Amino acid sequence: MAETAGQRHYGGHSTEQRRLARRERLIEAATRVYGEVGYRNATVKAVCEAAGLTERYFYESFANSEALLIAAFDTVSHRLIDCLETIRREHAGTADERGHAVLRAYYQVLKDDPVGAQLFVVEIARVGPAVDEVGAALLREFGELLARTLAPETNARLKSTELVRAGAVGAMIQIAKAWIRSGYAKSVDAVAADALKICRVLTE
Amino acid sequence: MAETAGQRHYGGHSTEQRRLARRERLIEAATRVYGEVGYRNATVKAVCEAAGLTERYFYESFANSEALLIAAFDTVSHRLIDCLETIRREHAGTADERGHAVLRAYYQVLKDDPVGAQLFVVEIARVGPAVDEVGAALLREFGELLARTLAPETNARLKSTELVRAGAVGAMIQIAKAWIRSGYAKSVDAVAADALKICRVLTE
DNA sequence: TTTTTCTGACATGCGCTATTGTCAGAATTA
DNA sequence: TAATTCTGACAATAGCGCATGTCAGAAAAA
Repeated sequence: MAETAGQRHYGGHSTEQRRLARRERLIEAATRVYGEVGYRNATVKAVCEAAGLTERYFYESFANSEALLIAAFDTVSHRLIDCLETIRREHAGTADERGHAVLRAYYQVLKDDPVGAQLFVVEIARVGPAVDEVGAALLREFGELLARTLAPETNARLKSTELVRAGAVGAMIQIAKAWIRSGYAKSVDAVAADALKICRVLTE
Repeated sequence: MAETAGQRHYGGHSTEQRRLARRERLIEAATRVYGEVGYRNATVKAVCEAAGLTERYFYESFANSEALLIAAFDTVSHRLIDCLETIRREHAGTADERGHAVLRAYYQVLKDDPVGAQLFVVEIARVGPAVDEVGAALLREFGELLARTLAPETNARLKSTELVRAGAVGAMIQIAKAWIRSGYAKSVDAVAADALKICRVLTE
């Protein structure tokens, strides 16, 4: 509606720049709040307070609570996937060693950022259709990454291993959940080794 | 409060018998409704209507919605576990064959009862602390069953494979989810074979 | 300084469902 | 038939958070 306006600069930033900055703050706060108290228990109000903003700015950038959850999840998960992808690409050893390195990095990130881990391992699940879709897409990406890592020269009949790949990813997540619940009892290396045992099924 | 009363028989059944019968009807209806439209979208009212009862009888037997979900889940899941346990116990072949038989039965049940499958594979997850507890307990039971099936003479250091077992169960569930989402595309045998590939990690 | 735009605090309405309560009438017993 | 208990339909209340609206004052521009 009221466009053509808003070319005034505040603090040296344009309207759009300010809006994007607020958006970022909301995403950052949401990651924290959702990870800490759980998406279900987090109110829009609480996220806004954590961001030091009021609801007005929430609806300025997001249609609803789920949209913010998706944005936060996207941010966190793409950062993770990119990191793992880099490790995979640049690793020089055998497929098995490469697998261990990638899994090690995965669980290391979960341990280093428990709040983010809670968000994208636990909180993302079963929120609603739109969110589930995003979560499912990440699982697929993760599965493909694992397959590329452990079986780079995969032949044509990938189709036959689709369920196996889904299963392997499910195992990674479940292991993460159990590990998190245990308070990160075992070492990252040990967890990665356990996970790798299961992932080796992808090389068959 | 008002006890000592209620000894009158209606339809040849005592007060308690009638109450239990209504309870059963509610559980049966809940399984159906929760599996069909999802626990989140199901109202107490809808379950009661499906059972042919009114809300009054809901609160007669259950404290709240979650209590009914737990009861329904318990009913369905114990039936399943008992079935699998029987197959495991009575199977005469090798560990690998036995594993295939058990997994086959598992996925066959999911296929034969899609509504129940939706309930205890999908709907049970992330409802609330109490429900999560029940779900986690089932996963543990399932994991132990799988371990017993594939590695009956397990030695002392089970501890070291705890995460692996959790992973295997996670894989079974994820495979089930993907298979359900695909509209049960592959045959039960093929799915069981895929699942078994992962479960063989339990024999190491 | 005056005008315009942006900002933060607050309040209100709205929709939704769980849960409790009421009451007339049906089923059963005496 | 009369008295008692059970049953089903419906009403009323309560609680909760999202989403939107209002308004005075701050910050920038002219």
